[in-house]
Formats: sequence, C-alpha cells, structure tokens
Amino acid sequence: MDSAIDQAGLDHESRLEHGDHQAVRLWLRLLTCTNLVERHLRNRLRTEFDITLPRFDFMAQLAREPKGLTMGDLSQRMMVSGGNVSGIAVQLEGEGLISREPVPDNRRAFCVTLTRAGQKRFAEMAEAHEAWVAECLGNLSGADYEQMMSVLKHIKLDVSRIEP
Amino acid sequence: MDSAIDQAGLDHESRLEHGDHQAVRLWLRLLTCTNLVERHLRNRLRTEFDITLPRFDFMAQLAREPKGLTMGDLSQRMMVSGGNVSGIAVQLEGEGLISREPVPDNRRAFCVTLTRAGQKRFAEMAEAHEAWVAECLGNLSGADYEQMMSVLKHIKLDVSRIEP
DNA sequence: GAAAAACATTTTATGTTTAAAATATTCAAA
DNA sequence: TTTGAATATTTTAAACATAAAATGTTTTTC
Repeated sequence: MDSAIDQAGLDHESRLEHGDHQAVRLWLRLLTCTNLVERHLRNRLRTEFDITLPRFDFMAQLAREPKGLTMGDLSQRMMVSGGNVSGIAVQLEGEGLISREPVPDNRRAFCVTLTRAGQKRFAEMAEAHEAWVAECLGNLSGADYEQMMSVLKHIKLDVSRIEP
Repeated sequence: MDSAIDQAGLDHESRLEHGDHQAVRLWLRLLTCTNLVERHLRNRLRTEFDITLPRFDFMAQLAREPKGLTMGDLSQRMMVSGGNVSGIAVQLEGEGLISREPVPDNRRAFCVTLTRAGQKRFAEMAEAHEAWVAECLGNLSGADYEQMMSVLKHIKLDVSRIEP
C-alpha cells in the first residue's frame, strides 16, 4: 500500500541541495503537497465509490453543463489528451452514467451528457468529495486562502506566457 | 499536441459551481497550477534531453546521495510503488546511467548509484531544469514565497494527519 | 536451531496517460 | 467543385503506475 510513502518526511523535497534556488524549493513543495492531496482523494473515491479520479472529473465537468459537452470540450477542461477522454467515455457509457448523442449540425462531434443515473450518482459523490477536500485544505485562514489564490493565479499566468 | 489545452481559461477550475466552498476552489486552482508546471517541465525534458520526468526524478534522488540508495529508499522518496522504481532502474541501467551493486551486509538490497556518465548527464539536465522552474515560479516576492512555503507545509501536515 | 515473521526486490496483471497516426467530417478557396 | 486545410474523434504504441503475488534473505522468537 501507501504506508511506506506516508510514514516519513522523505519525499520530493528530499531532492534538495543546499544551494538550490527558492523557485525549486517552492516547486518541489507544491508538487509534494498536490500529489499528497490527489492521492488521498483518489484513494477515497476508489474505496468508497469504486470510481477513479479521472472518471469523477469527467462527470464533474458534465454535472455543471446540463446541455452537454463535446469530447473536445471535455479534453480541454480536464487538461488531458483526447485519447484519454475517449477511453473514459466508453467506460462511463457502458455503465450507463453518460450518454453520447450525435450533434445535429456537426456529424463529427458528440454531445455528451450525464444520464439520470449519472446525475444521481454524481451528486452523492460530489458531496463526499467536497468534505474530503475541506479536510485537506479547509484549515486555512481567510487571508491565507486569498493569498494562495492570488499567488497561484499569478503563477498560472507566468506559465501560460511561456508556451503559447 | 497540448495547444488545445493551453489556449483558454478552461481548465479544472471550470468545474466550479457558485456555492462551492473555498477549499474546493483552492484545491482546483492548486491542481491546475501544478499540472501546468509539471506538463511544461515534462515537455521540455522530453524535447531537449529526451528523458521522462520519472527518470529525471530518479536520477535527481541519486545525484544528492553519492553513496547511493536502495530501491526501497528510492520508492519512498519518489513516492511511487516499488514495482515502478524497479522498471525505471532497469531502463536507466540499460542506458549506463546508473549502476546497481549488491550491499555487502544485506543480500536482499541493492545499492543504486549514478555512473560517471549518469552524473555528467544529470548535471546538464539539472541546470536547465532549475532555469525552467525559475521561469515558472521565480516571479514571486520573497514574502509571497515564504507565505506559500508556510501554507503548503501546513496543508501537508493536515493531510498526513488524516491517513496515517 | 527451526519456524515464523518481516524485509527488499522483482514479476505479473491491469489500467492510465500521452503523443502521434489514422479516420472521418466540415470549411474555404481557386 | 475539387483541392486543401482545419476540426473532432478514435486508435495505437510506449511509458508509467498500482496492487498483489512470488522470490529470496534476514531477523525474531520460542
């Protein structure tokens, strides 16, 4: 299991040399932290709902777009490759949680929506998911929260400026 | 390529509903941001050094432990499973970048070290890598940096308290 | 000192992820 | 209108990831 991983202070940050720059230190801590939370959420989704994080993300995107999304939209919003979305869609369709219908005026595209069953299932999962996230990240002051949001937005901008 | 992903403001955060909690907003922004940087670094390592991020991480761990590490140490520090580390080690050994030698007083364990060639190759990559990270995260004030480090450490503690 | 437990690693099976190639459709000129 | 470019998706191949089983080694315990 993960016990070997969780037990000690040995993680990505252990890669540090004395003279490394601030930026590298921050990056490794950011990576460690995000991986930790992501792994936690992934485990809980698997053990409590028998679903993977990508499938949950897929359904989450659809949940807030009742009109449906195309495969391309989903790929973009989930920030993963098209082939990936394609594979997930086949599985979720097989389980009856989503439906894919042709778009009238564009025979290349599919319109993907949550089925009634998919909506119900997602609602249950979303509630639990939100509580788990709050356990991980909910312990911050309002000021800390605002600061993080602001700095992260700044970083996001910097990165997207590099590779257009 | 990734162009479809990089072009717009549509990403994980687009999953948000109006009433969602602070914690979820912060989590999605954290995830988006980390993925963005990670993808950027992965792409540059691939295009400029023809190496994957996991292999780079593997070598980075060894670079700062000239005495070498066991497979278990590497698994722990990289926060991945043992089987995974095993596969990467076979490849890097095949390329002559690392060596695995038996440990005198424990015939179960291997001592993994960078070869001379591995050290040389890693030094080149590390320099470039540090510059790339600085491009992404180097644009923060000292105060922002300190704040981020502190909040992330706090989150890390919170998460590790949940699942022991 | 033998049996049992713990340890370190590899192997196996399964699944995820990505980039790139393939397929099919739509749009824009010339 | 047919050539070519752009779009939307799926398929493919390779790398990566995990859990669980298998192998061999060390330590504990009785």
